[in-house]
Amino acid sequence: MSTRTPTSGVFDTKTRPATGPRVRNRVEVGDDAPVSIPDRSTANRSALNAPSKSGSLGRQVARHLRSRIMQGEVSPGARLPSETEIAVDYGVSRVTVRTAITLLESQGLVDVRHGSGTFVSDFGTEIKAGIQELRSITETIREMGFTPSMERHKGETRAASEHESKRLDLMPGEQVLDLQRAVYADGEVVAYSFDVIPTKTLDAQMLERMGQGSVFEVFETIGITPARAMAELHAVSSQEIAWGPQKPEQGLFLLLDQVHFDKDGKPFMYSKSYFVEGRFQFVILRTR
Amino acid sequence: MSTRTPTSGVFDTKTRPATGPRVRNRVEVGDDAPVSIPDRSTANRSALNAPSKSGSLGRQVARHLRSRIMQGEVSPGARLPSETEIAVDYGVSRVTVRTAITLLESQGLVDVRHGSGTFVSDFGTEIKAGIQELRSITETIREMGFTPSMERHKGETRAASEHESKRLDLMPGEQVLDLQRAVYADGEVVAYSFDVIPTKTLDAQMLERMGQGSVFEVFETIGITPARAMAELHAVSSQEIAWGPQKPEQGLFLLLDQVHFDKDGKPFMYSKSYFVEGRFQFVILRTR
DNA sequence: ATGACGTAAGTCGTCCTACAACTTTGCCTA
DNA sequence: TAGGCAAAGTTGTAGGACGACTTACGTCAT
Repeated sequence: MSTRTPTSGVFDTKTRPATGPRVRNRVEVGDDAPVSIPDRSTANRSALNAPSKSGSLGRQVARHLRSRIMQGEVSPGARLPSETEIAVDYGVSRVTVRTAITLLESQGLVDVRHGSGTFVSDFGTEIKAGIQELRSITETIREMGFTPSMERHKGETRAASEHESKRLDLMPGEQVLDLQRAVYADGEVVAYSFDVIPTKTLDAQMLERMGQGSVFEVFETIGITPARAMAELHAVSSQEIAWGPQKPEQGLFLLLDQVHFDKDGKPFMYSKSYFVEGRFQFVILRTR
Repeated sequence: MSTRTPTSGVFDTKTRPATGPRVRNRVEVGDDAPVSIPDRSTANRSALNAPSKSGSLGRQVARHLRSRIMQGEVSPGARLPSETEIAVDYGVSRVTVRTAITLLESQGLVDVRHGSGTFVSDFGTEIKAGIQELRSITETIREMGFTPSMERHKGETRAASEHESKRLDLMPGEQVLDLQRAVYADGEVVAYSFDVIPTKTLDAQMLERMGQGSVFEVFETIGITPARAMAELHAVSSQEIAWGPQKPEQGLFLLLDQVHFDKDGKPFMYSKSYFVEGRFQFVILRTR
């Protein structure tokens, strides 16, 4: 109950009750009086010109709202401005705002109540590391507040195995880059990553850069945008996976076995990520 | 490529190209001719009167479309009818259809392409057992084509532990039903389920029924509808979990540790489900 | 004073209409 | 034959309107 405070952050500029009518019998002076608010009616519209300019307008608005919520502009349980207000704020139609909010709702981030308003889900902000969102491991680590780093253990080109060819839709014997790396968060190993990438469309320079930073970033530069990943989850106990001085003793891992697809539905990477049990928290929000 | 056949099933009654203009110079006889199709313009509208009558209209349409897709009325890669056609078909506005389709898209089930149409995702139908959907284990097993069954190993009421009270938002020392069961698919054990349920709002008869079939079904009868679940994933290796003659030798499990909430955000069950590694496939569709 | 009730305002849900942006087909032209 | 162009179909966005639901608040009888 006490967490249901409706006001919070930049969203609620008017400090009024969560819902219900504005006070009518009161003189039009007070909260709603013109207090010379810096013209915020265009503030967020212009913010959309940021790098988030891809996809439909509805998606852009969704992304922007999402980041604002994640940054804590509205606390969990608090109400968002009405759809009409948001629409005016962003300079878009209410239809667009509704598609944006529908998206956020399907992600479990907000909670829409007919007649009452849209509220930030109580655990909406907790699921930053949710699996169902397609992000690179390093990116996720960074968002969790740690400093990611990687150590390349192996990086060579070889012929794809039968299993890999099937997953990546390759011709038999095609060349792939076999990348084996350890992933660290604040210097502590959290995962062992095994990536298999077809070399067909890549030059030597790309291959080199793959080994250093985020593989996803390199793909972005050549116009390949990850759109979907089909993943399987497994529990694995083995001593054959890890290496190095921080090799975990019990050899227990959570395996994320996945194929990545671009927006055209073409697979461009097959990866097995072994997360050291206990070092990386996987949270899933399940909805109906 | 060959799977991109645009026609399929009941959806495409007209057998026309995936998009583009109707043939204009051809005589109005042939595919589009009146072949006395049983008035299907109202068929699906009436279908919405089924038990799926909860939630907004958009959600109802989404549910119905979803089940049609799952049942294979449209093959993966095939195009759905246009939003206008669906709207007429169901007797709703195009706006409602759009919210429905937005939902399906966010679930990764369909793929909307501006100017071209809405297509069934290539793996949309594969993820029946996706984690992010909130379903009981038995229900999921049934949908996968197996026959589920359960064997109760333990079912007693006791005081909640500190950990459980915190998760379930209980007063210290409150009574809970401790349910330990083995879950079978076609007679083979696939999981060991540990459920903890506050007994405050339940009578003895309910408690008894909990032990038999699906716990969720019992909850439904008393008006508690599961709306969300917050889950953690872990890999576990232990000999202390399983029991019975089918106890798996290596003791390797995928643990789904979750708290279930009803639509008001109140927790009503805390459960740990240990899935025997290799017996139950978890598939996740990750999207941006 | 107090409780029940009605009312009004705010909010989301749905509908309608119209047009813009995009994609594909198929025809026309060079 | 190759290329481009136009048309039709499809999804995306806009604006206005009204229905359904929720909530605060004032009113009225007790």
